[in-house]
Formats: sequence, C-alpha cells, structure tokens
Amino acid sequence: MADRYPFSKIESKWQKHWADNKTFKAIDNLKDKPKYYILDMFPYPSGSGLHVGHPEGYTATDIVARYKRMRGFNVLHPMGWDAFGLPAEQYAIETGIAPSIKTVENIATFKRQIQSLGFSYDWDREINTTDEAYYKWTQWIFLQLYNKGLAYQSEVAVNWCPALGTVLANEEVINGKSERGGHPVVRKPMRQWMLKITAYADRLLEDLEGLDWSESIKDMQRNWIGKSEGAEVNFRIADQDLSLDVFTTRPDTLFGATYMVLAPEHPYLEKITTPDYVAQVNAYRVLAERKSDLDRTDLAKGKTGVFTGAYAINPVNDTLIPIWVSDYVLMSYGTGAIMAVPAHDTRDYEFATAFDLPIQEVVSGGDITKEAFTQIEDGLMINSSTKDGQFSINGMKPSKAIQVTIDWLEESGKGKRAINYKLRDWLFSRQRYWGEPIPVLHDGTSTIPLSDSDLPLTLPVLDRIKPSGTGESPLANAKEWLQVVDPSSGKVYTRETNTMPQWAGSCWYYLRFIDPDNHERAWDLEKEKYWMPVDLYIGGAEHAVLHLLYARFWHKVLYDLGYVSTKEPFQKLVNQGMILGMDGEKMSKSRGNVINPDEVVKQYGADTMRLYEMFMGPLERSKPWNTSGIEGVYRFLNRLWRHFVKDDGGLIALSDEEPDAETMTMMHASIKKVQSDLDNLAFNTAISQLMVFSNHLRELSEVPRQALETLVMLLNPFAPHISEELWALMGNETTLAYHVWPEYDEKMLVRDTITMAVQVNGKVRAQLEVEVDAEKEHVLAMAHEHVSVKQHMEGKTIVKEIVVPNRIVNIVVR
RNA sequence: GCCAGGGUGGCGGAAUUGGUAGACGCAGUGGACUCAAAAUCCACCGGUGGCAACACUGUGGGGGUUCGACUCCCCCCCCUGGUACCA
Repeated sequence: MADRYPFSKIESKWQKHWADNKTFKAIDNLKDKPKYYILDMFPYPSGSGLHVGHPEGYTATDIVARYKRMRGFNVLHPMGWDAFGLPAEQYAIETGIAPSIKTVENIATFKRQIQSLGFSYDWDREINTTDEAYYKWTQWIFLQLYNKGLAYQSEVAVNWCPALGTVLANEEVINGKSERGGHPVVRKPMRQWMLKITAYADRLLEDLEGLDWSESIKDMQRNWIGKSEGAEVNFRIADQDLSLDVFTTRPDTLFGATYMVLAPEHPYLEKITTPDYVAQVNAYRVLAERKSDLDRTDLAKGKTGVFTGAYAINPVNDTLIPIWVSDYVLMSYGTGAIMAVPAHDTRDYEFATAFDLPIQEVVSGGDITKEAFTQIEDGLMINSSTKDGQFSINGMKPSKAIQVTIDWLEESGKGKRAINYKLRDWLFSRQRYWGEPIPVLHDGTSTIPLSDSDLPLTLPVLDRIKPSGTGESPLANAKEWLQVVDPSSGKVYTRETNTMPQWAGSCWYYLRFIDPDNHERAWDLEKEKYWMPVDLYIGGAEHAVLHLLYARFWHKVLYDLGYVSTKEPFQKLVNQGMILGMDGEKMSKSRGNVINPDEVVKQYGADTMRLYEMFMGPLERSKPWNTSGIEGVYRFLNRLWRHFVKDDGGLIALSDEEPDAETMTMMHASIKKVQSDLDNLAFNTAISQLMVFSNHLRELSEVPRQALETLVMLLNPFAPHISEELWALMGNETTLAYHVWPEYDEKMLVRDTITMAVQVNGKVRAQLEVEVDAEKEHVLAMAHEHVSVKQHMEGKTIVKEIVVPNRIVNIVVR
C-alpha cells in the first residue's frame, strides 16, 4: 500500500487537539442554543475488550452528535462504565485479584479503544458505577424507594449449589447443574429484596404511547407487562365454609366451566383435599416441585394432574365441578386457581381430554369434538342461562357477553371486574460481593435503613473473595464490616449481605451525566430541567425489555418525588443491529470469527472503521462483517486525499469560480440528501451520496473551493479526522466541529431538462429528454415520434395514454 | 404456538405519494501502467438468446387490484429477534 494517506498521523493529531482544547465539553444551562442529549448504552468493561459491535452504536451517536453541533445545538454526549457484575467477581474467586483492580484495568483498555475512534465525548463527565462517589447515590435512590414502601423483603427460591457454597444466577445453571463443575443445584428459599415495580405497571404501559421508540420494542415491553382485563369470580367449595377466587379473561364462558384447577403450591390444597386423595395429591405436589428444578420446557410436553376429591359450585348454575391440581396452573399468576372451560381454552381442552373430563360448549361456531374453539370474534353464546332464566347471555357475541356477565357478577356479589399483569416484582438482591451494598441494618427483628449521612456504604476490602458457604454473599465473611455497634446504646446491628444487581447502576446513569461531580446531591435540579429528557438513546436490542423497563420505573419514582421533571427518561430510542462474523454467524471466540477493532484501526484508521461500520447497511439491521468491504471505504478516503493533497502535503490549487451548473446541482442535492439521511439515521445512504459527490469532483479539471468545502463539511460527522485535516489545509483556522452546517437551496435542485421514460403497455421503450414541466401534448407528440415506440405501436389501436409530468409516459395499445 | 421484523445480482445493500429495479460499495472479467507483482487508473458486470441493434425474463412462492406493483390487498413458504401453559 504505497500511496495510502497518513491516517495515523492525522488521527492522533486531531484526537490530541480535541482533548487539549476540550472541544467537546458540554456547557450546562446554555440558553442561546437548543440542547441535545445523545446517549449510548454504556458498556460493561469486560476483560476481553471492545468488539466491533460496540463502536457501531457509538459511531452512530457520534455522527449525530457532531451533526447536531454543526446544526447549532448544545450537545451533551457522555460516556461511562457499567462496571459492577459477575465476571469480575468470578475472576477474583479464581485468581485472588480484587474486582476493583481488575475493573480499573478493563476500563483503561475500553477507554483507550473508544478514544482511538475519535468519538466526541465530553470526557469530563466520565462516570463509573463502581466508584463510591457514584454508588453513594445509587444507594440513596434505593433509600428513596425503601422509604416510599417500594422495597420489601420476601422469601424467594434461589439456585443454591451446595458444592460451590454459593447461589447461582439462572444463566449459570445448565440442566439443573452448575455451569462450573457440574454440581447439583437445588432451589432454596432465601430472604430477598424485592422492588414493587408492579405498582407502576399501568404507567409503564400507558406512557409508552408518547415515546419515539420502534413499535416492536414497545410491543416487547407491553407483552412483558402483560396487562389483561377480565373478572375475578368466586367459587364456593361444596360442603365446606370456604371459597376460591379465580381470574378469567373469559367470564362469558362461565357456563362452560366444568372443573377447576389449583396450582400445586396453592395453600388451599391442604384444606380441601379429601382424605382418600391426600396421598396422591401430596405425591403430585412433590413431583411438581422437583419438576420445577428441571428444565422448564419439559413441562409443556403433556398435561399432568390429580383429582383432590373436592368439588366447587359453579356460581352461575350451581353445578358441582371437580377440583383438580395441576402444574399447568401457576401460583404466581392471578389467584393460582382457574376455572377450566375446556370447550374454549386450548390448555383446558388438552387437560380435559387427557383426564376424560366433561366438555361443555357455550360459544357456537367451532367443532369442539376436534379442538377448543377460542375465536372471540366469530361465534355466539349458547347454553348460557341460569336455571330460573333470570340471567341469560344466549345469542350474544362473546365480547358483549363478557361485559354483561361481569355486571351480573358484581350485582349478585359473585365476582368483580379485575385486571392482572404478567409483570412480577423485581428481585433486587444478589448474593454477590461485587455490587452496591444495600444500605440497611438488621437487628434480628426489624430492618433499619441507613440515613443519607451514612452514605456511601462502601464495600469492605477483602483479602480474598470466597463463597460464604451459607448462600449469603462473600460479604458475610467480612466480620468487622458486618457488625455495627451503636456507640450510644451499645446495641449491635448486622449489615445486609445482599448487594444490588447490575441493573441498579444503569437505572439512573443518564441522570448522573448531567451533573457528575456533584457531592451535595445526585444531580442539580436546574441542570436536570435543562438537559432532560435524553433526546436520542442508542444501544443493543438485548436491553429492550429489562434495562429499559427498570430505568423507566426508577425514573417514574424519581418523578413522583420531584427529582426529575419528565415522566419518561428516553424520548427516542434506537436499537442497533448486531454485527455478525464473516460467516454470517454471531461473533464468538469459540467460532473464531471475532474481529478486533484495534486491528482494524491499526490497519485502516479510525475514519475508515467508522465509515465502514455505517456503510455496511441500515443501523437497525444485523449484518455480516466483510474485510474486503472495508477496503472500499478505505479507497474512498484515499482517493479523496490523493486527489486534493499534493505529495508535498499542500492542497492542490482550487478554483474560486462559481461551480458549473451540474456541480452546483449535485452539491445542493448532496447537502439535502445527507441532511435528511442524518435526520433519519440512514447513514449508509448518506455515505453513498458522499461518494457520488466526491467521484464527481474528481472528474473536474478545476475543483471549485466552495464544492470541496461543502464536501468536507458533509463528511465531517462521519470521518472527522480527515475532514478536520482537509479543512485546515484549505486555510481554515478554527475547528470544523462547530462550523455551521451548509444550507441547500431548493431552487438549485431544479434542472432545466429531465429524462422521461416512455412505456408501451407498461414496458419501457424509450427515453425522452424534455424540458421540466413540458406540456402533456408536447411530450406525447415526442413519444409518438420515437422509433422504438412507433415499432411497438404499429398496427395497434391506442386505448389510453398516461402522462405523469416529469416522470413517465405510458401508452396502452391493443 | 403467539408477537415483531425481514426475504431484491456472486456478496453488503439502494429505490419520494405505486412511475425507467439493482444507486453506492465489494467480488469478478478485460485493458492501461510495470521486467513482474501490488497499488492505481479506464471499461464491462442480474439471467437467457443474439456478432449486434435488440428481445424475452427477473425483487421468496401463488393469486388479485392497477395503464403501471420490490412498493397496495389475500393465501402460503423460509429466515432473524422476543416470548412461552400468564387463564
């Protein structure tokens, strides 16, 4: 590669220039410019360093940030580190190296790699979730939640591995064995912290409406929240002074309820099971409990269950229906009990068929001898009236019958309208060392939150991090840290050994970026008002549900407390697609298809890397890496350099004449195209336009200064180093970063003549060069003259002639 | 199963409100330069037929609407992501 342009010299020069001059420092509360807050999902600094997927999103946000600055915005574009997490802890257990030390190393690597790409972050705002000065405020937010009654403790089963003496995350358990060592894992109930996210379910759902997010991500969140409306119906137990509530979305099918099912964990089972059935019910419960230890997917294979010997009374027709127990009913949803309507529910149908239970049709329109009829739209109610005829929904559409039945249930005191959510409360504690300590004390009977002045509660330095053996986190080994003696009363308290999950730090980092050095409070309210909401948030789709839902939840709590001014944190969200390996597969070490960004930068430079990642295809789509594809954009930059820079390093002579008409049109068209593509994050087509424009300029014998300046300005967001260098070579003394974006003139886009296609029966037969807005008659006359048009019309009659001005002519003949 | 997104040359991908399918780039072929190669530059480049002009055909498959469909409607197939007995 003899003539390649000196990218490494140029890139290090400008990176140093930007850093020395703090070119990208964001100014708080600036009034004379509109603000624009553009955020990346900050990375977990793993030991393996950056992979090419990271810079895809970062390049996209950087391009927008640089573009917005040129458009006159005050841009906040920060970066930080989500550095708590399991890998560092595992590494510590294996090697004895403290997570804090390893984390610092990893961050240094990530930072060096990110900086080598020339991103325009305001590094003065860098934050790190493992920093005491940061997690002090994570703990403070936890206390806000606690004081608001949104944090509580509960016994929840965890994956306990006796051999390792530790609790495992779900992803560390494979087929009931520990991922490391293959030891047996059992479910063990432990005291856990929960956050009451369910209290915000409705608002998390409703407020999605106003957000500029892709419909698919909104849908994923909606499905996760899983709101369903229906009724709670009360069933009395025959011969006992007990009753059971069930939740159903189909109260219209109440007359078709032929049995009832309880979840194996349902507390009523002990009360209602008749003596004859106790043995089999207990056996089933044990079986079900063990089953949940196995892979859950096995459960779907077929329905199992046993009869309890008890009967319930169907409140609409007083029919006695048997009560069964089966694990297809989940204790964690609804009331843990269902009314089964086999004729109109696929699962109930399967169960009834397996155990020979009666199937009663109450909605006509299907064939219940074959399968459950679940269509709610096309069908009419049948067999649905009380014995005395006082209440009947026969002949109604199910949708109507649902409402009528609920009204009747409420009037007769047999049930009520009800709403259920799939969303569960958030299991917030982890039995880990490397996380934010939960700032509470225990005295054996109650839990006492720390006061704000006791924060941060820092992690104790341990000689060696090892499992406690009890299932508690390694913090249980830190005896001195664990015990707190009240100096006045002498009373002894114990610290909480659970820590927060990795989600905690990332739930509010976007707020800390606003005011990262504030020691008095988490952030300043004025600055928050100025910068929020985040205008554009870009990151991977893997966080589409949990991170975004948790962060939105915290944000709403903070909103209720008056600490933030917007209901939602992230106004516009875009998920970048995955970059696949050359083989079209997900990049992974085991496949050996990982591309190292350091290598790419070394060989081609940061500008080429940035340009290529954006040129590959639409941001949101997954696309495979192609090493020879990168050569293409590299050649583009090389050609640009070689054509305009002489061997001695000076710029070629530019013409100060007005560009010719064609160049002028193309220049304005390019501004328009690049600008609208940037507004739509369509980087690939914008780059294509830059190539077209630059190819044109290379064909000119004399290059007009104005045209080259425009090209360099348009290129700047994408390839800022080479752009700044060319800009400086053109004699400009100030940075291009804040230079005003060129304006296009719509008038310049209008050309005198235009090429129109002429079709005969929909097939293109000729091209006409006509004046813009030429008369229809004139165009048709020209078309008729054309040799090949004539040929295809010969001997036929004209049926119809269509002229779309400036576009197309179609002559229909027969 | 359900929800969402997608299927266009050898490859990545372009195509305003339906209006010349394949922009831009890669790979490939031919040529220039070179002792030679690399790099660079020029030309060609969906398929079939033809020396060529040109003709036919072509956007996952089938049908429809229209003067005209990658684009709109119906049915089907395949791929990716999410979710999974949520009553």
